[in-house]
Amino acid sequence: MHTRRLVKRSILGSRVYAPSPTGDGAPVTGVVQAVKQENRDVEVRRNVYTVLMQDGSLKEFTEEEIAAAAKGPLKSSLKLSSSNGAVEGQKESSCLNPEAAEEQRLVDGKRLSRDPDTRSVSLLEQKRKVVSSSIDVPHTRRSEEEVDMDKVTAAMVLTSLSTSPLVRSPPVKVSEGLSNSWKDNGSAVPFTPSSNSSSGGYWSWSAPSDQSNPSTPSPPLSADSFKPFRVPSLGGVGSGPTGPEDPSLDDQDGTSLLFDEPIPRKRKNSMKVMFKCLWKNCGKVLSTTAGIQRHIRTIHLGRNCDSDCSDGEEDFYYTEIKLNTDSVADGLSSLSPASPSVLSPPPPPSPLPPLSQPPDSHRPPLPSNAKEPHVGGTTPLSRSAPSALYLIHTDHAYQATAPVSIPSSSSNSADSASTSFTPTNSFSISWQSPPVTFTGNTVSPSKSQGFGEQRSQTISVLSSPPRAATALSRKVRGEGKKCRKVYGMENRDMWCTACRWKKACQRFTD
DNA sequence: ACTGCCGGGCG
DNA sequence: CGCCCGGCAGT
Repeated sequence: MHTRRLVKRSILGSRVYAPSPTGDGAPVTGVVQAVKQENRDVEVRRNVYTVLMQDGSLKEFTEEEIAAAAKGPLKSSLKLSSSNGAVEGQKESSCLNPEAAEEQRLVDGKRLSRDPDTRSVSLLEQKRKVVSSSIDVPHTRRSEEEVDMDKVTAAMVLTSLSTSPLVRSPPVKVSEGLSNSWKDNGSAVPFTPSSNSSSGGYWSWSAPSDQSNPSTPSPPLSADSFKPFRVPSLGGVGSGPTGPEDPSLDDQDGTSLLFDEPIPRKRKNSMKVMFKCLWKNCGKVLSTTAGIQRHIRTIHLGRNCDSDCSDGEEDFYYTEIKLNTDSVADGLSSLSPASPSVLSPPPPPSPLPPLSQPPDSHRPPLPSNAKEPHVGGTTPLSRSAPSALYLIHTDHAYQATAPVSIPSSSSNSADSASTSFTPTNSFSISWQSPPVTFTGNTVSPSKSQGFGEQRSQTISVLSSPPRAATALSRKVRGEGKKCRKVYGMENRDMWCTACRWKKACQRFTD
């Protein structure tokens, strides 16, 4: 069952051990960048791997070297490579890729030692990690650590709350990173800087480097923030609407974000990434970074040179937004300058950039040019909310700007509760936040403060509205008889093909 | 629990 | 593109 997906991935990008450059015996890790085959010898055909070392240097190693390095000191503290479960030629992969190696070993272990007591504890433990993270396996094993959903929620909340770059940049969603293979672009940061100081199972993100688009922010945070939505139904039914004390909110350890819980695959609702100018009173939305940068550079910064003389300042003035294509795909470009300004933080009269700045920001003072389109002196903020669902997502983690979701002005039938939402309502997670909830101003990751309303705001802000989006897009369930019902499971071959494929029935359409 | 079917993987 | 399935969501 699992083999299908694990096999056949390239070794490229895998993390391997390599002999220490200094030769002192302590292996170092690196990421395979290229593989060459030295074929000259007919018998011995060996691969040469170009490995990007931790210090940034590129080195070439033969299989033997890598294999040798893989043994020894680090043997017990296997690091799992998250990206590629490369099992190409079993032999080399077993020494090149720790994960594959481990799997291999497990298989071997299973095969060899059927007698129960030969298997070491560590092996079991390792197996647990591998199993839970990369293989579809019934979850029976996790019983003792079966975290209840409250904890999950709490952890999610914590994840969401800490928008500090430290936490954000390498998302700790290990399991998902494994099963899905979207590439985390932690490009040069192979190790999570802070999250894990304990020894043993230590997840590392191997940078896929070339393939990944460096400018795309890693999706998991926003995507995973969907998760809390499934939770409230648990406690929500029985208890009253108010739950001032919420046990789940006593934060556990902030580091317990690594459950083995495989994150359920999220349905990607049709989100399109656009880039929005944050310059006050300008809501220009373009579909490419280059475009938005050029726009900002020329229009707002008043620079005329082409893109290569950019000092990157434009980055501060636009943000990435993910928008629901099926509802707003078009008409975006024609957004009036007024409505998008709702999305931006209320810009102070000063020409400061809309996004909050980290205190240590080294940005030069803005050129106080007069080029800025001086749109009407009065505030346009009081306009009605835009009729679209946005999920704002900044491009820069250090800006610590929480994503903002702005609900459409209660136009959807899906949620009638929108108007009755009160932010003081402790923990009723609802993405139906007050029309403008921008918590982007210096969201500090300080744990000490008692969150109150701010938390609920942040939560609601961080959560994106998959429900409403899907509620709109998802076809209402067909009511009439369907092939399955009519013919039954035993006559599956009589079903219409669509039914057989688990698609919308074509025979008994409604 | 059952069921329709979307999204996506695989060949 | 046909086939299949995981998993979400409505009942």
